[in-house]
Amino acid sequence: MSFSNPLNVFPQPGHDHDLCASAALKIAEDKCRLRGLRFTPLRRRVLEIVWAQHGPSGAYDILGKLRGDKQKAAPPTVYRALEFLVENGFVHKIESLNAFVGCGGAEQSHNSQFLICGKCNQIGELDDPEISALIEKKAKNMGFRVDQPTVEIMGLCSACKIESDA
Amino acid sequence: MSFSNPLNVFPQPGHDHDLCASAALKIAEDKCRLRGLRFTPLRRRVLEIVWAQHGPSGAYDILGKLRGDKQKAAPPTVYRALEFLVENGFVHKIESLNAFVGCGGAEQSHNSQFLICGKCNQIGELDDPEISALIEKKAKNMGFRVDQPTVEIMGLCSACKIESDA
DNA sequence: ATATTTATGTTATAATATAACATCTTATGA
DNA sequence: TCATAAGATGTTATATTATAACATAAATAT
Repeated sequence: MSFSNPLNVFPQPGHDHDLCASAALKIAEDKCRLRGLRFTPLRRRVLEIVWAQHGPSGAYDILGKLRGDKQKAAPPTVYRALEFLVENGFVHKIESLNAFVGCGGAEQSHNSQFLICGKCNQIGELDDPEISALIEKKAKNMGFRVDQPTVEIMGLCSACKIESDA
Repeated sequence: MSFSNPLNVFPQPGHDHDLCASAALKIAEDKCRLRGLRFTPLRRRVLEIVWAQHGPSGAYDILGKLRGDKQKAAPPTVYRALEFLVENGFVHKIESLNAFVGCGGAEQSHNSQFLICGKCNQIGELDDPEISALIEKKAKNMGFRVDQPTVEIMGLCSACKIESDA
């Protein structure tokens, strides 16, 4: 159940982030085994880097970190790993930021709406089926068949709102 | 009223496109005069180029066309004109395509959801307040204040669906 | 008329992403 | 088990998208 997963909501300040990351890694590992996909050290490492924060990681940030490991790396190294991770639902691309974020639910296919806080730079996932359904319905009214809705909501998260009022 | 504006829906094959473009130009001109903004020849020309199609225009496509006019142009020329046009609601940026499209309603601020046909490459605008309201509500439930929702829906438009069934 | 603001020109470069081909590793079947 | 094929990664080069910084020109305001 995805709602029982704490990764699926807006990350709260002071939450145990190591838990988010290790849970996401474990999920990816299990799903890859289950699906016969190769969760190579490189792919694992890129996922780890992405999960080092709840914010967006640019491909070249990730590249920098890989090089910090003294791994050899060039842009295609990163983009190919990201391609694998996105295809398999472990990472999402945030189109409006040209950046990547770990997928909280790590489901192959689900309704993803992203809440992007412009202040703390963290990203939460709504994963709300009602929004998806409404979009689907309205598009259908126009005779349009939805393949993939992208919903990215810029704004201010709860913690940052409180902080900016103080 | 925006619904009375034919530009606001998915462009139908065979519609009078010159009308879309000239209407959009006229609206922009009027609004600029009204608001005391300078609708310079460059800005007008960029808007014209964007409105030459209902599909996305990349900044460098636009640049190419400006140069075709034998106008002097470099990337900042285009990006600055686009910045003006986007700020004032005459053009939208499609984040998932890194490209730009004319705004059908040309309202300063409205609810924009884009329908992007992956086959004919055309883009329609839903401009549906119910979608906006639902997103707003769901975000609010998470304590999140929405500043700017981005909704870009990839899929297949009605005309292309029919064609692909045939 | 002059000062100020706004817009555009110009050069350079940053940031994001992919093509194409070489090499290495892992899985598979003979 | 070895050959082969498929898949993953390395490597070089380059394409695409976007902005910084400063110079000049045009419009507006004083």
